[in-house]
Amino acid sequence: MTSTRPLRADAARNRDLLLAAAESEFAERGASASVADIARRAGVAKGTVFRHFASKEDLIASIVCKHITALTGIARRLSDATDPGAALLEFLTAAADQRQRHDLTFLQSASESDPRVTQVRDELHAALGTLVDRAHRAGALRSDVTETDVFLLMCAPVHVVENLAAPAPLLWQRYLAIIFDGLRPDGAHPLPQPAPTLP
Amino acid sequence: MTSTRPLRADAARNRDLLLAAAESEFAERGASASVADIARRAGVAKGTVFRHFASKEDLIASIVCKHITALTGIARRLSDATDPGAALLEFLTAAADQRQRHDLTFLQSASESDPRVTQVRDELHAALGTLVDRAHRAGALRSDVTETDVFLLMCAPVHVVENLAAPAPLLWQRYLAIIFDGLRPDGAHPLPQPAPTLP
Amino acid sequence: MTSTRPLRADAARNRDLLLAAAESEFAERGASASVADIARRAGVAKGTVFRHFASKEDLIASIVCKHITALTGIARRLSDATDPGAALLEFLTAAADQRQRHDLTFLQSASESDPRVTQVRDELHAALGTLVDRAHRAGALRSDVTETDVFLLMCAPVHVVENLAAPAPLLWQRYLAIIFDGLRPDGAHPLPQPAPTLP
Amino acid sequence: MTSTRPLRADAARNRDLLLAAAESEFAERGASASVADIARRAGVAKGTVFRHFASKEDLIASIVCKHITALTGIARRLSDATDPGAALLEFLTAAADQRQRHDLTFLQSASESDPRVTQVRDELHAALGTLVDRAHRAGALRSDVTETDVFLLMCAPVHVVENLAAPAPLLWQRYLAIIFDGLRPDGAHPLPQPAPTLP
DNA sequence: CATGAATGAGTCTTCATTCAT
DNA sequence: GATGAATGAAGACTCATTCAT
Repeated sequence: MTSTRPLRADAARNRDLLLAAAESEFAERGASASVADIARRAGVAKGTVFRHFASKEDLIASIVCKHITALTGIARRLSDATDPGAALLEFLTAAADQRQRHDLTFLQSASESDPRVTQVRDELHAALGTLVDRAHRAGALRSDVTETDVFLLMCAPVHVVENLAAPAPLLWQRYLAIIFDGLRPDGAHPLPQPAPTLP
Repeated sequence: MTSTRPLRADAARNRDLLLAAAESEFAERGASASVADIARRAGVAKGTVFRHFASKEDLIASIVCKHITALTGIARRLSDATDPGAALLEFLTAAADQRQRHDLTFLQSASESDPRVTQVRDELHAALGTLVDRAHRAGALRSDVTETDVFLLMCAPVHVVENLAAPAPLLWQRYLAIIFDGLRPDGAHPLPQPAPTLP
Repeated sequence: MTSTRPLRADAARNRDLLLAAAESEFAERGASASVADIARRAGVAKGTVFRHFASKEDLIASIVCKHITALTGIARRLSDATDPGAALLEFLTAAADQRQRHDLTFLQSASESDPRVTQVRDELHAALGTLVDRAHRAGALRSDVTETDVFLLMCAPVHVVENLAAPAPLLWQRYLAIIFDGLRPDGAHPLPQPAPTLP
Repeated sequence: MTSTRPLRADAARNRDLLLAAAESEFAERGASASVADIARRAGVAKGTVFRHFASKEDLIASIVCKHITALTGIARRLSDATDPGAALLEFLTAAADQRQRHDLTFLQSASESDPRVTQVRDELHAALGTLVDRAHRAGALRSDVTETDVFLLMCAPVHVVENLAAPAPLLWQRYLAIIFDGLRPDGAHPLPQPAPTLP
């Protein structure tokens, strides 16, 4: 299903319905949402899920790809903003906002090994690298912090909030602000461990 | 199983074996680790799991309780340290360290409704409240963050690191340092959302 | 499964195989017959049982419904017979005969709470009521006996016989004759307790 | 456990506690009442059950024996009553009453193969035979019914009533009266099947 | 292409029974 | 004798996946 063969119109529509249904179902029920429920929500038969996605894992990977790709688009659009510091904050805000609307963290690990995911992830790393570089040069980011650091911290604000039963919808902004303060150059204390490098 | 009935020596040993095995298994496979695998790892029969824990949920709750209680102990021990700021950092370090060794976040939601968990969690809130108060009075903490903020941020450093396939064992210290910098009074920017209150 | 969705030919066949297998299995082993055994006897996989019946209870209720409905049909067919007394005896004979071939009494209690069962049971009460009324008017039934009495006594002849290890196939007719003699007007002694009323 | 070795006082007491507890538990929960519940109700440990009874089946057989033996006692006591017809009715009343208080029918089949049960059952047959003979000679019983007929019909009145959700406590007397009317000589119609003989 | 019936491995849980304490 | 911890074979039920229609 990785191939780029053109789909018949109705098939393409079913694929989109399924992706949307799966997203909602995963967001509500976690990774253990059942294929049957997803199919029902999409209004198609169970068999159709497997015509479009080789396995449940594949479906998950597709969703994750879609979201990562969206983030990459945002990062690229911000790569020539006039205020690089504000641009980075805006990216992190957009990332958290997207994650807030569809809780999909847990899905990442599930699809870690999928080559499509690694590919789009690398693209996101590249795009985010540009933002981070520019922020560094503008002095908006503490110098001992790398693109990977920012990448890893990206999902933290929403994660923090998820430990609450009924968090205010925008509460994550509070924790993004705190973490972003920790990323600023002023008042930065030396970091105890070296930055990680990607494999 | 909260009752204070004294356990026979061999039974107590099995209970501990089970808790340890369950911890490892949950850490490796997530909350969907099977009771059968846990039993095998502990070297006992499946039925023995249910002799010690009324259900899988009960087992999870027991583990979570154990860990929360340990944290409460740490917080209490630090409540009269001479340097309140250092004490708070030490607590967060200990918390992250514990969580790093047994990834159990996901279990929290699973046992949210268990009264034993809510009880020990409240106790942790109280103990952490003392640490935060003292840090505030010592000027070691920005004035606009609350105990609940610190509580929620507690697990973030390890969570951040979990998105990496093979993180360096102490890498979380790096993100704890960044987040803690964000909690310091110097260079703090105003927070966009009010602090959450617990139910 | 009461819905009127048309079943695919093979599915309908499996459903019937399952009902038949379940009937036999329950008759032989009682209500504790296992779903696995039923599936094996029907020549299908365990999962198929649950595709057709939401639960074991649902399966039981379906069987009970089927049998009660068959009885209702018999009662209705007899409701305009020329000899009301003979018609009632014929109904009781048919009822005992059916029950003899599939011992399902014990299942009744198991499915008491199912609304489908209560519904068809009410219909049977109504149909039997007609038979009893006509028998009363024809003087073929002692006057102090009600429809509910007849309903309750319906299964007694077969039950009586079940205490025997290897009863003659038609032995129940002997006890139906005795009980029916007890229901006749001649030689009737007054009854010590009032007739029960249905809820 | 069939042996007649004298038990230590406390052991004998435990045995009685267990029998009583088992009776209640079976009456409430049916044959699937668990050994654990029975032990708890008796206030002893699970292991003790198996010290007194070789198996759950053996426990059931013991209860059934106890009840059958009690009935035999009643039958013997009535064997020289002045009115043989009244004596037979009284026996059937006592039998139904006992069965009403402890629903144990289902247990019979469970213990059919136990030699102790067959033995006491034979004794009951003998004692009941005397009552039936005398009733025949007194002209209180239709001539075409045998001791085995009466034996088999013995439990019917209570069984009939069990199909009701909440029967009046003495409702079974109504059906015993009807059945007994069927056993009287007056108005008896010929029986369609020969009387069964015991193996 | 889409359907949904069938599969069967796998899940949690229960329980009669055994045996070391 | 009594205890209760341990066992392991079932049991009901779920679900990703396959395939005939």
